[in-house]
Amino acid sequence: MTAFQKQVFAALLEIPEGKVVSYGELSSYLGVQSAQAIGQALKNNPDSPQVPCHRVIRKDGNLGGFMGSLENNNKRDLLKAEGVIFDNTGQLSTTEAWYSFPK
DNA sequence: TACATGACTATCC
DNA sequence: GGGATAGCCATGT
Repeated sequence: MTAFQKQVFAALLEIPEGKVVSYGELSSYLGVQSAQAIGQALKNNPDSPQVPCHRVIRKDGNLGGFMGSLENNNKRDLLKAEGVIFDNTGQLSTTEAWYSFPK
Protein backbone atom coordinates (compact mmCIF):
# COMPACT_ATOMS: atom_id res chain seq x y z
CA MET A 1 0.00 0.00 0.00
CA THR A 2 1.80 3.07 -1.22
CA ALA A 3 1.11 6.64 -0.18
CA PHE A 4 0.00 7.39 -3.68
CA GLN A 5 -2.63 4.68 -3.58
CA LYS A 6 -3.91 5.98 -0.28
CA GLN A 7 -4.40 9.38 -1.83
CA VAL A 8 -6.25 7.87 -4.73
CA PHE A 9 -8.61 5.96 -2.49
CA ALA A 10 -9.07 8.89 -0.14
CA ALA A 11 -10.04 11.05 -3.07
CA LEU A 12 -12.42 8.40 -4.30
CA LEU A 13 -14.21 8.37 -0.99
CA GLU A 14 -14.83 12.09 -1.37
CA ILE A 15 -16.97 11.47 -4.39
CA PRO A 16 -20.61 11.78 -3.39
CA GLU A 17 -23.05 9.10 -4.36
CA GLY A 18 -24.34 9.44 -7.87
CA LYS A 19 -21.26 11.28 -9.08
CA VAL A 20 -18.31 10.22 -11.21
CA VAL A 21 -14.90 11.64 -12.03
CA SER A 22 -12.45 11.14 -14.85
CA TYR A 23 -8.97 9.74 -14.42
CA GLY A 24 -7.56 13.05 -15.52
CA GLU A 25 -9.45 15.06 -12.95
CA LEU A 26 -8.51 12.66 -10.23
CA SER A 27 -4.86 12.76 -11.19
CA SER A 28 -4.86 16.55 -11.27
CA TYR A 29 -6.42 16.60 -7.86
CA LEU A 30 -3.66 14.38 -6.56
CA GLY A 31 -1.03 16.58 -8.15
CA VAL A 32 0.16 14.24 -10.87
CA GLN A 33 -0.24 14.53 -14.59
CA SER A 34 -0.72 10.91 -15.44
CA ALA A 35 -4.11 9.29 -15.48
CA GLN A 36 -2.42 5.97 -15.98
CA ALA A 37 -0.96 6.21 -12.52
CA ILE A 38 -4.52 6.35 -11.26
CA GLY A 39 -5.41 3.26 -13.21
CA GLN A 40 -2.42 1.47 -11.75
CA ALA A 41 -3.51 2.35 -8.24
CA LEU A 42 -7.07 1.30 -8.91
CA LYS A 43 -6.27 -2.05 -10.44
CA ASN A 44 -4.28 -2.82 -7.30
CA ASN A 45 -7.29 -1.83 -5.31
CA PRO A 46 -6.97 -3.67 -1.97
CA ASP A 47 -10.48 -2.70 -0.85
CA SER A 48 -12.52 -3.32 -3.94
CA PRO A 49 -15.92 -3.33 -2.20
CA GLN A 50 -15.15 -0.23 -0.18
CA VAL A 51 -13.52 1.90 -2.82
CA PRO A 52 -15.98 3.04 -5.49
CA CYS A 53 -13.53 2.54 -8.32
CA HIS A 54 -16.49 2.22 -10.65
CA ARG A 55 -17.06 5.94 -10.16
CA VAL A 56 -13.86 6.65 -12.03
CA ILE A 57 -14.42 6.64 -15.76
CA ARG A 58 -12.70 7.87 -18.89
CA LYS A 59 -12.85 11.49 -19.85
CA ASP A 60 -14.90 10.74 -22.93
CA GLY A 61 -17.61 9.29 -20.73
CA ASN A 62 -16.76 5.69 -21.47
CA LEU A 63 -16.54 3.28 -18.57
CA GLY A 64 -13.19 2.02 -19.75
CA GLY A 65 -11.81 -1.47 -19.68
CA PHE A 66 -12.42 -2.29 -16.05
CA MET A 67 -16.01 -3.12 -16.73
CA GLY A 68 -15.16 -6.31 -18.53
CA SER A 69 -12.52 -7.17 -15.96
CA LEU A 70 -14.97 -7.02 -13.15
CA GLU A 71 -18.40 -8.36 -13.77
CA ASN A 72 -20.44 -8.24 -16.91
CA ASN A 73 -22.85 -5.39 -17.36
CA ASN A 74 -23.81 -5.24 -13.70
CA LYS A 75 -21.62 -2.23 -13.07
CA ARG A 76 -23.75 -0.12 -15.32
CA ASP A 77 -26.83 -1.05 -13.37
CA LEU A 78 -25.04 -0.49 -10.10
CA LEU A 79 -24.07 3.02 -11.13
CA LYS A 80 -27.54 3.54 -12.47
CA ALA A 81 -28.89 2.71 -9.04
CA GLU A 82 -26.64 5.41 -7.63
CA GLY A 83 -27.96 7.91 -10.09
CA VAL A 84 -25.28 7.68 -12.76
CA ILE A 85 -26.97 6.81 -16.02
CA PHE A 86 -25.13 4.97 -18.77
CA ASP A 87 -26.52 3.87 -22.07
CA ASN A 88 -26.23 0.33 -23.39
CA THR A 89 -22.89 1.12 -25.03
CA GLY A 90 -21.24 1.98 -21.73
CA GLN A 91 -21.28 5.69 -22.38
CA LEU A 92 -22.28 8.18 -19.74
CA SER A 93 -25.71 9.44 -20.64
CA THR A 94 -25.78 12.54 -18.49
CA THR A 95 -23.26 15.32 -17.95
CA GLU A 96 -24.75 16.13 -14.58
CA ALA A 97 -23.02 13.18 -12.98
CA TRP A 98 -19.56 14.64 -13.37
CA TYR A 99 -17.99 15.59 -10.05
CA SER A 100 -15.33 18.25 -9.58
CA PHE A 101 -12.90 18.14 -6.71
CA PRO A 102 -12.87 21.26 -4.54
CA LYS A 103 -9.09 21.63 -4.79
C1' DT B 1 19.36 -0.24 -12.02
C1' DA B 2 16.92 -0.63 -16.47
C1' DC B 3 13.03 -1.87 -19.24
C1' DA B 4 8.25 -2.90 -20.02
C1' DT B 5 3.39 -2.19 -19.10
C1' DG B 6 -1.16 -0.05 -18.25
C1' DA B 7 -8.61 0.50 -15.91
C1' DC B 8 -5.30 7.37 -19.77
C1' DT B 9 -5.08 11.84 -22.57
C1' DA B 10 -3.94 15.15 -25.84
C1' DT B 11 -2.19 15.93 -30.51
C1' DC B 12 -1.32 15.18 -35.09
C1' DC B 13 -2.06 13.36 -39.53
C1' DG C 1 -14.14 12.35 -37.67
C1' DG C 2 -11.24 8.29 -36.78
C1' DG C 3 -6.85 6.02 -36.28
C1' DA C 4 -1.98 6.47 -34.99
C1' DT C 5 1.63 8.55 -31.91
C1' DA C 6 3.79 10.21 -28.17
C1' DG C 7 3.92 11.84 -23.42
C1' DC C 8 2.63 10.82 -18.85
C1' DC C 9 3.57 8.49 -13.55
C1' DA C 10 3.76 4.49 -10.61
C1' DT C 11 4.71 -0.51 -10.38
C1' DG C 12 6.45 -4.95 -11.35
C1' DT C 13 9.97 -8.03 -13.21
